[in-house]
Amino acid sequence: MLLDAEGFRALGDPVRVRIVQFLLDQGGVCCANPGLVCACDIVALLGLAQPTVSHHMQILTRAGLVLAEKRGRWMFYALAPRRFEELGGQLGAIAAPLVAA
Amino acid sequence: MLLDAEGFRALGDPVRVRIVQFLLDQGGVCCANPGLVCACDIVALLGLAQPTVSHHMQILTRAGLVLAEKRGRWMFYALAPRRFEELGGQLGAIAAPLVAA
DNA sequence: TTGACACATTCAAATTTGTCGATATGTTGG
DNA sequence: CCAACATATCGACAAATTTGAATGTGTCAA
Repeated sequence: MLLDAEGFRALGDPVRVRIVQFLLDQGGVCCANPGLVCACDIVALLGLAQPTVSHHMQILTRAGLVLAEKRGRWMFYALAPRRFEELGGQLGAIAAPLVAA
Repeated sequence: MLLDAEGFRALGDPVRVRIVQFLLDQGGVCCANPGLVCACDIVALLGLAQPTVSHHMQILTRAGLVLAEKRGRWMFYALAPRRFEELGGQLGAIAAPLVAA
C-alpha cells in the first residue's frame, strides 16, 4: 500500500487536528507535569466531554501518530514524529515523479 | 491551520487510495485517449457503480488532490502533485522540529 | 480503607459517509 | 433530430463516525 488510509483518516477530523496542534505547541504547562500533556489538558482545551477526547486519542494512537504513556492516574501524550515523517514521505513519493516530469 | 483536515480526510478512504494509485500508474491506456484516465476507466477498475465513483472523484477534486477536465462526454482526471507536496509538507513541518530535538 | 481523582468502557442518539438504482444532463455519431 | 453514450444528480438505505451520559477501573492521598 502506497498510501496508508488509516493514518490519513486519523488526520481527517478537525478535532483531531486541533489535538495534534496542541501537542505540537507542547501544551504549555500540564495540570500535573510541566512539559507534558495529559488527557485532562486536552479536555480543557477542546471543551468536549472526557469520553469524546478519550475516543479521539485512541484513534490517534492506533494510527501511530501519538504515543501514550500512563503514569499513575494520568495519561501523557506526545506526537510520534517518525510517523508524521512516514506519512509525509508517502505524499512526497506521489508528488516527486510528477513534479519532475 | 497547520494541517488541512479536508485534504487528509479525502485520503482516508481505501477506495480513494486505490484511485490515487491508479492515477499514479497512469492507468495504462484509457478507453478513449491513451495516457489519460477517464471516469469509465476507474469504474472498470474498481468494480463499483458509476455514481459511487463519481462521488469519490468529487471528494478528491474538491480536496484539490485531483484535477478534472471535461472533454466532450468524458471526464479526464490527473493527480495534482503540488497539492500532495503541500500536504506532505504539512506533515514534515510537524515532524521536523521534533526529530531535530 | 476510604474517598476523590483520571481515564476507559459501555450504550445510545445524532450525524456523516459510502453505496447504488433511477433518472437527469449534456455530448457525439449518424 | 435521434439514439447511444458518459457522467452528474437525486433519493434511499446501511454502515460508520462523532458525541456524551452513565458507569467501570485503577490510582493516589489521607
